[in-house]
Amino acid sequence: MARKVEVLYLRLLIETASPQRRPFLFNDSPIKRWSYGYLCPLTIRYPQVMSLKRSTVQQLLSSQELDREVLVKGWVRTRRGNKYVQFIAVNDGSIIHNIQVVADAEKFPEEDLKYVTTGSCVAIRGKLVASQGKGQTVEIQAAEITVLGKSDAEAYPLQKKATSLEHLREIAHLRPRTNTFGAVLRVRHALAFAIHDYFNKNGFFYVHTPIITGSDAEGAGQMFRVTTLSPEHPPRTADGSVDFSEDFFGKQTNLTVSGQLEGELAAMALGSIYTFGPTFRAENSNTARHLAEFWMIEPEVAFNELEENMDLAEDFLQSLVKYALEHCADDLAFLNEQYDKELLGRLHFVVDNAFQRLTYTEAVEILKSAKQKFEFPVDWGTDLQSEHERYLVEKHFKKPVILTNYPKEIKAFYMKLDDDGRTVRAMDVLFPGIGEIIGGSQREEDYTKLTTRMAEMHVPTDELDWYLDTRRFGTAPHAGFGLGFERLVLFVTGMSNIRDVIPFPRYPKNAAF
RNA sequence: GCUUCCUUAGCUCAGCCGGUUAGAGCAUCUGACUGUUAAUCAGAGGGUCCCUGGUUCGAGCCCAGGAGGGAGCGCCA
Repeated sequence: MARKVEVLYLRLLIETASPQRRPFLFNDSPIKRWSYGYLCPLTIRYPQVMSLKRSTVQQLLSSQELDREVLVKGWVRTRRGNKYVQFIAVNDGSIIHNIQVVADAEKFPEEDLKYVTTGSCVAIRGKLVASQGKGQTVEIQAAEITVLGKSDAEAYPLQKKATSLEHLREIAHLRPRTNTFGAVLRVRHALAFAIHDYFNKNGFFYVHTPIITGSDAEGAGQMFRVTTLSPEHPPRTADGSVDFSEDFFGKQTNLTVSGQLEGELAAMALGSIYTFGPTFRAENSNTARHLAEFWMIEPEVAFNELEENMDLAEDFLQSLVKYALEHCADDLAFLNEQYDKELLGRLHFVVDNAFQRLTYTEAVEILKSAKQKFEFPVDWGTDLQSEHERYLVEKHFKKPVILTNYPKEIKAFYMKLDDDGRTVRAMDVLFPGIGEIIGGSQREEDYTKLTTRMAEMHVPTDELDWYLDTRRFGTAPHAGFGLGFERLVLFVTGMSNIRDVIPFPRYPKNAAF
């Protein structure tokens, strides 16, 4: 009852106040503490605002239609001016640029404008006009300014000036409001969309492989356990070990480290498939290139052999970079200017030049005869170190490299054995600054050879009998690869830490937000 | 997990060889300015020098332990 009376009183106040005064009465009222259910009917009191459809900043900045009434809503980046004229830069995330709102300060007294501060959220109705000042072509002459959400300028953590990426990581809930993260997140979206677009246009089917897996034989690293058992008092078997038959799935389960094995099953029926989903690795990796939770794209194609797998990887990567260059020009220009002056040049180079293909054995020869001294020696049979990969990509070839035919000992059990019996049909795509962006292979389709490799590498065959069935019934050559999505975003944005290209990074000792 | 560097105002960072009351720019507040572009100009307020202990007449600075963060390496995508 008391609330109802208060609402009626406020309506009366608002309706009898001058038009400029209304929004501020509204914002100062105790009603702001109440639910949106109460806020909505009150905002209907502004018929001009409601009858006007909101335009995005992106739409307004590219508009040719001037001298018309528009409504824009967004967050204030800066406000400046004097007692006669005020300039408010508003950003709504639709584009990296702000729209400049010009307010006649005599119409909007300082007392009313004081809540229009950096970080506050505003709705502005006004006329879209050609700008009188330099720096922008259009601007809005404000007729009405409504503060939708105040922001205490003293407490707001984002400043007009540069804030370090490390500090932004600690306030990851607010960093999308910065130019940098706005740009990164828009590029990230564009790349995700481009991936689906590429596969769809090329006859691939999107397959959803499970996030929770019952097999711990995927062979791609430490896994996170999924359980509903009590951590303090789990049920025990007679010999004292934890009784997982009592667990939710009746067995031990984990978060997936790869969708590949299930992807292969689908490829052996649908022909060309891809997965694009979250992947989890419980490795204690503390680097700028690793996350505990990341997104991976894994295409798998029946009848493809190693050569065709490489063709697909190269065309795929070039198409994605090209898409970003075409669709994210403003964001990439900003990142190029702000962080990495060679970014755009590098992206164009990747699109325009064929990747260098060579075997592991050839790479070892090049590294052995290299004049540069390495911290770790190069030896046939050992895996290449980061410094070796970087030498090949950045110094020797100066272009993306695809390394193939690695020694079988350093690669996974499912990779197809070469005729010499020493190497497998693996391929790693190495990118400048990133290292391994893609890892893949032609798969071993021969049942006997596959089970022999599994025995040698102590991979339990009974747990993977479903996987082996593809080799038992109508087996076929097939190949695929995994692309780390964040590593792609890292490359395209020119950021240097993978924690800065995912909204809420997960890494050892950190699961905030 | 290993190596190494860092932690000083809300933010970015100075702070000499261990020596008086710890500084600057931005932000905030007050004032000035009729078209600004990270506006500008003048003034004011703002500090657990990451924490704990030690050395010293005296510690932001030296030593030990801890916490948080960065970079490099390993594992990988």
